[in-house]
Amino acid sequence: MLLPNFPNSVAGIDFSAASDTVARQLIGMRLLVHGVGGVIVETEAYDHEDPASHSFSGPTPRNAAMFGPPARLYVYRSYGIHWCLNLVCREPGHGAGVLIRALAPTEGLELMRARRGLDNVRLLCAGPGRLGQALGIDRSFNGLRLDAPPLALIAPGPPRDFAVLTGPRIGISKAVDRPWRFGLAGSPFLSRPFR
DNA sequence: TGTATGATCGCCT
DNA sequence: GGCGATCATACAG
Repeated sequence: MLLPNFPNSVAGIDFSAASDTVARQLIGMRLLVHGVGGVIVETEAYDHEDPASHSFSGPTPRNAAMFGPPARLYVYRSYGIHWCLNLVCREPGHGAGVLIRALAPTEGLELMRARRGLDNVRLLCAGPGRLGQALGIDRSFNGLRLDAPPLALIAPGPPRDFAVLTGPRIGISKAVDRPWRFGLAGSPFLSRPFR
């Protein structure tokens, strides 16, 4: 293509940018794993200077992918049970990422229903743990590139005339007032409403 | 409609 | 030994 294609850019998003910038830009993009997924409707930004972030206290074996190259996955186990999916931002060594919190399911509905053991489409991917289960995410996805199979990030065709909501992040106890949660206005597939 | 609790893993104190 | 970037279920009101 004629437009410049930076190594850190996928589907027009520059993942070397700040995580809150990337988190906002990801709303409305389509995310697929092995062709299964949907439109991103909710994200949260995290950064190494952010007490709520896994990267705040420096690299550990678990969070190593957050300190790796951008535009890759950081997958972690939440509460010993759920697999949660992040997209790494900034330059290697920085420790920033975007948690994908909810999708509007569009592709592979039957497979996601089977994985979730659930018929209710509204709840298939409404939350980071639910989304991970619906997409079949596990530890083996940690560090994978976002721009190559089995992953795909696809920009919506213009016009992008939807509104993006902002609010405090969910489920954290530190830096609770940082408005780093982003959501697609009016979407019924959010993990929780914005106030 | 809200509040409590169990499941269960990795890291920190 | 405690505490999460969670969720499903069980109860009370």
